[in-house]
Amino acid sequence: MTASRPGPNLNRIATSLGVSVATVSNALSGKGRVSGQLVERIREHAAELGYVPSQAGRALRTGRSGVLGLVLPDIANPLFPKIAQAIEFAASAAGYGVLIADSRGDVAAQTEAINRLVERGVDGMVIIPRRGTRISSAACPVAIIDTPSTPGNTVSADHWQGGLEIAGHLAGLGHRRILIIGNNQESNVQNDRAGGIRSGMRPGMHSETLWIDQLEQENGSGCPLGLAEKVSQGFTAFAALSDLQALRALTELQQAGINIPTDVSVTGFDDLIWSSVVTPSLTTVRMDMDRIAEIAVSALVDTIKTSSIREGVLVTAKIKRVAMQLIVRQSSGPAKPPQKTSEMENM
Amino acid sequence: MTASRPGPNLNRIATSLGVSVATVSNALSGKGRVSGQLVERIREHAAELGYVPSQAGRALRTGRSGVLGLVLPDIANPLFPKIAQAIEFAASAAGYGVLIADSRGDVAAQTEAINRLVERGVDGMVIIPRRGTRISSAACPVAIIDTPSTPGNTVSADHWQGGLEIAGHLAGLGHRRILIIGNNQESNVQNDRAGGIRSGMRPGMHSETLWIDQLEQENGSGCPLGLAEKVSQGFTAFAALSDLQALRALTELQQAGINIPTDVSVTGFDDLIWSSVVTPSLTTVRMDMDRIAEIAVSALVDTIKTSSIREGVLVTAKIKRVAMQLIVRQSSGPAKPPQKTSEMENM
DNA sequence: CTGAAAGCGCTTACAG
DNA sequence: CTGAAAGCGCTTACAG
Repeated sequence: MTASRPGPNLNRIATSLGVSVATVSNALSGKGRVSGQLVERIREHAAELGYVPSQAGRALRTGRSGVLGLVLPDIANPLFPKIAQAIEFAASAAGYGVLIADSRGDVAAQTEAINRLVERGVDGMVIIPRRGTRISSAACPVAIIDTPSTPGNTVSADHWQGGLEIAGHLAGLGHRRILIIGNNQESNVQNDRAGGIRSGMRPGMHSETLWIDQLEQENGSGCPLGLAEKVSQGFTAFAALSDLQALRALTELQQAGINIPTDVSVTGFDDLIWSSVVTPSLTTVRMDMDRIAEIAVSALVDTIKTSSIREGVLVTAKIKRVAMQLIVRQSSGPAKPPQKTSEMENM
Repeated sequence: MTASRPGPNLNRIATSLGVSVATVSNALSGKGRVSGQLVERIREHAAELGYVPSQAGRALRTGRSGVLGLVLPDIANPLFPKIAQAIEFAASAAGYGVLIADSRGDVAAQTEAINRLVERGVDGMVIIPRRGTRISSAACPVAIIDTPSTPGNTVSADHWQGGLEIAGHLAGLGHRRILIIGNNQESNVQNDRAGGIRSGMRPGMHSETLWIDQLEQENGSGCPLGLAEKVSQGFTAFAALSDLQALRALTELQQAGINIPTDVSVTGFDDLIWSSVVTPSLTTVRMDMDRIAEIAVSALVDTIKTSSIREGVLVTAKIKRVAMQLIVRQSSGPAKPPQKTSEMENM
């Protein structure tokens, strides 16, 4: 015997109404030409019976599962909730479910995660690649969200422009010496953000970049960043490339007795939950994940619906970069403009 | 015509090898009695062709999709990554995929999210209920992760015991006046944590509870918590019921010039990413989400495999509470033991 | 406007 | 040990 589902199926509705399954199917989907009256009767009866169409049956017949995969470099990444929520929302609006797959750990796990999704029959997937990874293709359409400078990127926040926003903000407050704080030198996203900051600086401004990954390799993980010393060197603004690093900087500075924002400013990236909760709250730059997700998903869905045969293509979207929005929460300039330091530097 | 998938199917393998599909199926699944030789040949050929079984075909035939649903109260919750990762890992190990559904916003959305998963044909689901919600049943087996005091809870961290750990830790350091900081008075989880702290206090200790939701209702969201005043009232320990609130407390205290951990201690709950990143890092209590997920998923899978007909039952597990583990990162007692205050209090 | 029929890919009870 | 056949629930091209 074959296993049967609990609920009613098309056949039950059909026989109970004395019509054919084809007609019921057509009536419910609104595709075939069925008389308005019958449509009405069928829909009513289906609702009454609590009919839930079988995805399996539909998938087998149409060759499409109605499910998208979401591959993340590391689910534990604090940015993940926003991304997942946005993708789920966009997919759901387009009538798709979202299957998650974490590429926990290494690059091999990413490939494995992708394969797992293919085995589950996803119609396409959204991949946020691991750092340094380059997705060539899978067995289905793929949308990539990373950064505009990543080859093959489908859509993403314009991280470079986000950096420009930060630089502009700090410049406007009168800061001249900026310490950029990143935690991964390999990250395309972080490099774009840093590049944006650097190129957005006005004449006379100076920046230095502190890569935490490098520092920790030398001094052990969790080591102090030595920011108090940087303050004494005349840095008045600390521009972290992610809110998490901003938080690290903020608390280290506070602990050293340096007042924020009176003495120095701290900015972040991403507008994560805690940015607004800490004292003082963080100036940061927000990506419009809903927009990004919407673009990625609709590009994906377009490809899925268009291509008759499921192929492994990298999907492209018309809009590839979505502007980041500056959220100003700290707005003090440097307390004692580091004039002397600057002058010395110019000598 | 019916749509066909890109890859090879059982039929192709069968004809290409001159055997029947039944034999191929049996060989690949290892179920029927097929000669070792043939099994070998068939598996080899299948691998060569890059055969990927059709979930749709299998699901239609067996009545099981091999997919579990995960319903979250709010994906944007910072705890979500850990949960999702753990569930995905456990499900994946058990051979299941995970479909996510966010019950964004209100309670109605939760019901809708559940229905959406049912429509997608999940075999069962893990629900982390919204505060104050009570899941009665869905159209499939359901495992609930909340807190042991929630009726119907399948498995969860032992939040009460976590509170005991915190109280014991603070008592050991010599703290006598503890301010418990929560952000949601309705939350079962937070109430259990607070209850644990209170009941774990030694004689002579005193606690007060600050509910941020209540405070913000009066003074507007994002208002200061007035912790400096609490310090002057003799409180030396601030036990937040979540790491986010701990972070809020930590930075507010630092901003007020109060040194942590020299002057006062701050503890959290959950060991979220930032607990170890801030200065000073937070003492907190960690749930073993991997263990919890493993228990929830295996209870769910057991029910799915046992019940021949898919019913809407709340799944139960043998182990309902998983111990929380104290992570000590701050270990100073109160600088000036609030002796006088205590004495006054006893008068 | 409605229905009969084929077939998507799989598994399983049964016959040989 | 192997194969023929049925059937899970659906959709679609075709016939009426």
